[in-house]
Amino acid sequence: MIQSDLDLFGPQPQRLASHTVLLPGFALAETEPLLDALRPVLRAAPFRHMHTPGGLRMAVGLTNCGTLGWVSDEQGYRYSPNDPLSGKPWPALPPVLLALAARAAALAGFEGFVPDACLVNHYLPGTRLSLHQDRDERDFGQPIVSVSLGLPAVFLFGGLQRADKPRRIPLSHGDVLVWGGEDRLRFHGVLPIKPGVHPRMGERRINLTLRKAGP
DNA sequence: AAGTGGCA
DNA sequence: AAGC
Repeated sequence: MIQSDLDLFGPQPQRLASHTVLLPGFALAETEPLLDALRPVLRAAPFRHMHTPGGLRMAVGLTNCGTLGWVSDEQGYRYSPNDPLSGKPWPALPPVLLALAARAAALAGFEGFVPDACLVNHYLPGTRLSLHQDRDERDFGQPIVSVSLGLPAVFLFGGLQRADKPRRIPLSHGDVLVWGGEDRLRFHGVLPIKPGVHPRMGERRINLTLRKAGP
């Protein structure tokens, strides 16, 4: 045989840590419905650059959909039901995205995941996201589901202390990463995006991060 | 050249 | 400090 017979079944889930699973290409068959669903979201709530509580501009453009959206300003990090740009509620979480997240979470061992927030991050070549924890959600028992679209990225997946040496996880268009349980508060980030052009997405990466933020 | 540490 |  030329390669492993396993290749006939497509890329297999990879367990990166006890409660962390990479599902290579899991969203590939649904990228078009996802992008169709994203278009009206971005019309209603365009990407914008938020600022850290210290007043520094974040390199990623971001927006949200769902009943809650992650925001950052001089007041700090928090979830808000309204888009500070429009004053209106964030656009609804598209059902196709909710369903995808629930299936991915279940595959990773998190049954009954019903996200109420999706942070949408926009990366141009050179954009990075420094090491941080997702800790603004109410229930750390709920996992995080991350969907990668467009240009590839190197995801940094660290430990519970900032100084823990992060692993480098290559992420491609259509990959889905799920982490929760004892991995829920691991520091993570994204290295600067390498210049390039994705055949479908152009010179950008979009990351959809689904969470259960509220009660 | 990363990886850390330290910082409002 | 999800930045420098």
